[in-house]
Amino acid sequence: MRPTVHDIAAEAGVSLATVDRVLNNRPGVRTVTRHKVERAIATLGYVRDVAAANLAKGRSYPLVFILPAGENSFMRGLEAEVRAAMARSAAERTDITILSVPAFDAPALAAALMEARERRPAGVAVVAVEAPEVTEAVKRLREDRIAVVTLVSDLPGSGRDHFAGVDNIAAGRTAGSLMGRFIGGREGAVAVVAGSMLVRDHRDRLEGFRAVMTEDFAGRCILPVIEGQDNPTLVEKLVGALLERQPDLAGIYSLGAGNRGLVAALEKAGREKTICAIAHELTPHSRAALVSGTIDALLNQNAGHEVRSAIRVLKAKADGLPVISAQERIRIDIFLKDNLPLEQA
Amino acid sequence: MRPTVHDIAAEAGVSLATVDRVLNNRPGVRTVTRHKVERAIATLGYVRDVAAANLAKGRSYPLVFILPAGENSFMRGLEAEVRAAMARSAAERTDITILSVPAFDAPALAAALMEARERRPAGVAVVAVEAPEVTEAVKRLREDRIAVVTLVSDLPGSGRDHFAGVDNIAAGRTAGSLMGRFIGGREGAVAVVAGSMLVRDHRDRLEGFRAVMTEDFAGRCILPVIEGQDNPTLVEKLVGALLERQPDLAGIYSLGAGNRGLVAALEKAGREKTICAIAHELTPHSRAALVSGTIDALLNQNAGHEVRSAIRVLKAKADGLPVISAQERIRIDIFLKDNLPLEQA
DNA sequence: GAATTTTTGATGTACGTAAATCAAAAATCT
DNA sequence: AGATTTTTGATTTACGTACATCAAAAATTC
Repeated sequence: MRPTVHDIAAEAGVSLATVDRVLNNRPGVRTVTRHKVERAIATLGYVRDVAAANLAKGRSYPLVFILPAGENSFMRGLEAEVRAAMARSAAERTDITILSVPAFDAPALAAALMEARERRPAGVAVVAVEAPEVTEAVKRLREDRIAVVTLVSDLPGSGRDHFAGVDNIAAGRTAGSLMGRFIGGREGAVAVVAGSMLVRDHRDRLEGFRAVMTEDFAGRCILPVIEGQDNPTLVEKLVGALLERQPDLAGIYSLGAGNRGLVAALEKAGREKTICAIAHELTPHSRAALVSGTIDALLNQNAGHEVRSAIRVLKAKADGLPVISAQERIRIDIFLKDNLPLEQA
Repeated sequence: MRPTVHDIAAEAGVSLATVDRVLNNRPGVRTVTRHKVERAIATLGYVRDVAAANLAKGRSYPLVFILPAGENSFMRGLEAEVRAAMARSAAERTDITILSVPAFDAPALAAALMEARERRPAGVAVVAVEAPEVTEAVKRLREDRIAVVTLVSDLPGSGRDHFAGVDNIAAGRTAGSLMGRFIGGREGAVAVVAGSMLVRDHRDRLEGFRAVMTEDFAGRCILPVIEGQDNPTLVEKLVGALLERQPDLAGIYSLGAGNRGLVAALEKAGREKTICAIAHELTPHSRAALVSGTIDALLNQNAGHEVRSAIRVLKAKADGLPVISAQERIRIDIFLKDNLPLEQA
């Protein structure tokens, strides 16, 4: 049976009050007494009942999510997942605030991080932009012992507690493997459409994609990257022009967002069945394009899993508890039209 | 702020004792009073604090997992996940028992279900075998209000509460899509290796695979199914013989277990690079074969996710709480060597 | 209206933990 | 050894809920 503070007191030969002082680092305990209690805790394998403690404390976990604004369907889906978590807040004792910043805007993001800091939350989850001022802001939060989780796009070197996102180099490699094999012996170059080289996830995906195409499909020509700023209108224009320049194009890898534009350009040119298109993130638009065959494979990161993971990690950090690693890894989902998950209402 | 039983009492103009009687369906409340309390509950949006209730009740959730014995790596992995959940039982208030039965043995499974019933658990999770006596046993448990979750292989028509597993028809379709595209224009037939047609998951996968090959790759010949009973030694023998009979074989879809045998036969014949092999379940052996290139793609269901899902659902059923559908869907993972998750220690 | 039955309320205890209070005991200082 | 300081223990209250007890109030029956 699970040991309680009463068992610790009996084992150590002290009172409940002393056990409480040791457990909660309150003053007024001699070192020799403290060691006695700590030994009893270790001997009995005592683990605090967090639910009981939270009940006693009336505790909740104030959390801040900092998300990019704009039309990016994936990010809107991510926001919907955060709002769903807000709806569950009474049961989960969370108190979630969303702060929005313009996409790819590092100064605004740094300012939002400082605003979040002023609220003194238990933790902050942020879709990062890799810039010195953002890294500095994250370090400030860490100095204040506010847990920080990067979401979707990481910020190496910032001291953040955890990254809730996929390994984007591996994602790019996966796209490369699928592209190479799906195209098979067919002739033609492959194009790459990115959002912005300012975010780490896009840079990593490109790196992985190029690595595999070079290693395993060395005869295949990779065209220079097109940057569409995750903007469907711009992407449609740029891809449209690409399709005119490249009558023999074999494939397109879209590693960012704005896939509405990609799909529209392919279909407008009547080449949706001849060009192999591999894109990222399952959204209503990309799902429809996968079902219709315009997109051949989608590489996805599960926004719901990422949000739940971020919350779990932030709560665990606030409680000083360990994180279950296996549960917090975000997988790279490969979707064909055959293994699509059920559509969410 | 979250309403409590005190708020219900005030809103309904009754005492705490009456609120408790209504909430817990205890006798001694007039109908008119009951309705007053129920209206107050609805008005205030009261949701029971399960953690507080469990603390008060000293409640735990006794659960029984019924798993097939044998060398099936996936099932051993599933068992490891259940044991990991047992290690977490103090924190999660579960009390988990594992019962083992011989693989594909319906009478033994039905007996194990009746044994589980005698323990009067909160719930039972079972890897099903589709047989009348198993269906009857599940119905008995349901009559006793014991929640039942089928794991990995479903049992339609049994009245079980939930299936924690993938859509196996879709899994077979996915395998068909990958097989067709990976083989591309190359000549040659495709073989299918199954474990047993006695389990629903295998039958469904075959159905899905055949459907896609017929729809999208109609020129491709599918050979008759080889049943290897999930036994690596038998699989190696049967596949070895197949490779001799079929010098131009283009691909093999292994929809069951025993993949050690498949890999060994392919490598022994020196045809691991020319035959496209698609298999199920990520295990140490299949992982190594995917990395080396003998297996071209793995379709996986996450055993950890399934076990955690089963526990969540069984606990929710025991508490009369709703199940979060999105969280309980088990995805069909597609793994190439590029998007393999980190290996678990 | 009196007797009987049912319903209701007030209260207490419990779960494990947090946190505070103050008297008593122990340790330290002079 | 006496004075002072520090440590410890006993106790109370709180969180939200479960569950039991029994007296009082209300409703029903004769």
